Amino acid sequence: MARARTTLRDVAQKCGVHLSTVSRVLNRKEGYAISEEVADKIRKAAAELGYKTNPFAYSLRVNRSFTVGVLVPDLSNPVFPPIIRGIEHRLAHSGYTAFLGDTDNKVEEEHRIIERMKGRQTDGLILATAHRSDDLIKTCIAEGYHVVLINRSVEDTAVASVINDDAAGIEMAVRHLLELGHRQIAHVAGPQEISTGYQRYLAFLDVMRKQGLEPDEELVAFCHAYSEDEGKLALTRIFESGKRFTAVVAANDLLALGCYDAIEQQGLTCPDDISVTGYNDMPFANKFKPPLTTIHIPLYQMGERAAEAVLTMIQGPLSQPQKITVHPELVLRGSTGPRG
Amino acid sequence: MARARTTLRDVAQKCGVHLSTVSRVLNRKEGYAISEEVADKIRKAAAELGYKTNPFAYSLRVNRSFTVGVLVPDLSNPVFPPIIRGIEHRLAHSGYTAFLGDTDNKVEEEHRIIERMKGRQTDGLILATAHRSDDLIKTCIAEGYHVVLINRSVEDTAVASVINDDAAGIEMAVRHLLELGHRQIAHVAGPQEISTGYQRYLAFLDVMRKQGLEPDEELVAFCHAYSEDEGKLALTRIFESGKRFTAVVAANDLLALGCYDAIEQQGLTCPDDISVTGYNDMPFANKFKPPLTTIHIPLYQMGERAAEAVLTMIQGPLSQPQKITVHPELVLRGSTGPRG
DNA sequence: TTGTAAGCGTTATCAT
DNA sequence: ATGATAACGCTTACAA
Repeated sequence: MARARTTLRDVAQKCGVHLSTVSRVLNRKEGYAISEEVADKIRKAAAELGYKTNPFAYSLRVNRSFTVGVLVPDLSNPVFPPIIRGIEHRLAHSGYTAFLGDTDNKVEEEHRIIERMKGRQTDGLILATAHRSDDLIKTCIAEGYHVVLINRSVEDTAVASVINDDAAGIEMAVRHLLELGHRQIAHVAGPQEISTGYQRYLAFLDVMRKQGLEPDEELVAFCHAYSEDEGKLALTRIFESGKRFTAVVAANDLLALGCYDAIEQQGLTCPDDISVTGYNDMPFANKFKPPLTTIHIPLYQMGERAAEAVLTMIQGPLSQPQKITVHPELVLRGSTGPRG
Repeated sequence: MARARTTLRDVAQKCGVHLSTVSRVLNRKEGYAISEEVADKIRKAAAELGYKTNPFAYSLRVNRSFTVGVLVPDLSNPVFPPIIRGIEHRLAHSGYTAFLGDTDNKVEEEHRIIERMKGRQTDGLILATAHRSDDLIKTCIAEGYHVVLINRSVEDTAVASVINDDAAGIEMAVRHLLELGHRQIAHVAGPQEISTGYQRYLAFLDVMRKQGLEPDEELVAFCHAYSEDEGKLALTRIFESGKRFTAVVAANDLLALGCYDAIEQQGLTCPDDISVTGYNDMPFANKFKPPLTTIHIPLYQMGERAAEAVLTMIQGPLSQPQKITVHPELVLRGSTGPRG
């Protein structure tokens, strides 16, 4: 650090013009009149001296940071890297950069990091950490921050979001299992205070009922987090209920992975004894044994669209918050098979 | 955005003092004399008004951004999230924030992102993207940037780094295999223009020779990237050479995963027919089938130490660049077994 | 113990 | 078509 950057003054001096002229040339604002002659000279000098606009001075002046804060609950969950890359790719395209924050699934950390982002004056916020009822987000919006939710959404707050159609996804999973002949289907549900956990649970009940299969309470277990451990624990509880079942719909891939463990621990095998479906089609989902049948959602593109959304909010005057819903797809792999 | 922040002037006004007094109080510089009375008043007012120092003005003034750039070659590789979290945790502790950049394993992107970081005036750079011979890094250092390498190192350039002892790690892996009775051991080597790939390859040859086992050229295959596909391709080449072997030392976990595929494709099984070792003990390494025997390295702590290193470089006058080496450990799991 | 003022590098509003 | 100048919000000598 501490290299002396060339400033507008430096290039102005070299060209024998005033620095404001240089600023005008380099910014190429509409409707400005500048002689091509001097403009060329200035551009050449700027290039020679390696002029780069000082981001602090610029931001101070225009009151924008050209950054956005991105919060994820757990960077180690493989769903997030593709999302983050999509976000960054789109942001970079517009000269924006992301500040990344990992909340470690802790509300307390969420607050801390949001405070940090606000302190950094990020122009917008992309949050993958939403809870169904989320005062933190409500506050941010009330304060006028531009926020876009990704993957998860909140209830009773008007906020931009890009999510997938959870109901459609779960319906595909359940129908697939039904077609394979399964009738006793268990559900390892996600945290109910998170929209995905709740919506997928609702959808599960709904599809089952539409098929005339009243879902059995004992065949549903709720997890407190989207982690393998929780998935294993949950399915183990179902096993211990003694209730028979031949397939499990897990609310996400990590949970499904935990189900693998529970099944193995019972001395059973997947899919011969129990079929399992996941959700998200996270990287490596195809690498486990067995490769996971799951619901694919376009993570990277969701990231791009979230970035797109936050950028338009930053630029334009905020109208109605955009709600973008992408469509999930069933991807058939090795963890589901005909009822044994 | 665009919320009118309270400035030093606002709180000065409220207290009937000059804004410079407020600045002094809030910064608590050593050896400043300020009456406790007015100091209290100021602190209370600042809290009430929710004063936060404007980062642009501050950075402009002190010529520091309190950010560091972090570059990874591929965020989707599970080794990086823990490293990144370690970095961020340590940085946040000192009021610093990271700008993350994913180079997608492309040199071209590396340049672009480094330029962006420089443009953002990051106070330092933590790079997980180093090549053994890396002009980009050489240039950064020549320009006076504070750079710390993580995981990989460069040759013939004095640069701070936190890496693991590759030779020791590979030695553990090979010895473990030898103890299991293996003699024909293959090596799926990493990219040789990357320090880890090269060092691990060298170490492999070295340990084998120390055991009096001249390594067979046909039992070594080189990969062009650390990816599953490359691992699969490489081991397939070895299979096709027709040379017999009963174990593979892969240069990292992703490569090892590819080896699983190749083994399966041959109609063989791991570890019954072929034992496999990985390197890094990335998240999920224990979740594959079979769980991967690999070399554990303390990713999170390495991240913390890299952050620590860059912070001391930023603060103090740069003396000799720190070289930190952490120690790897063998973790025994299901992918290795006695020679069949 | 506190106030004054210069300056960090920009952009934008005046003039000229 | 270009130059001068005031801000943006802050830190920090230097005065008082």
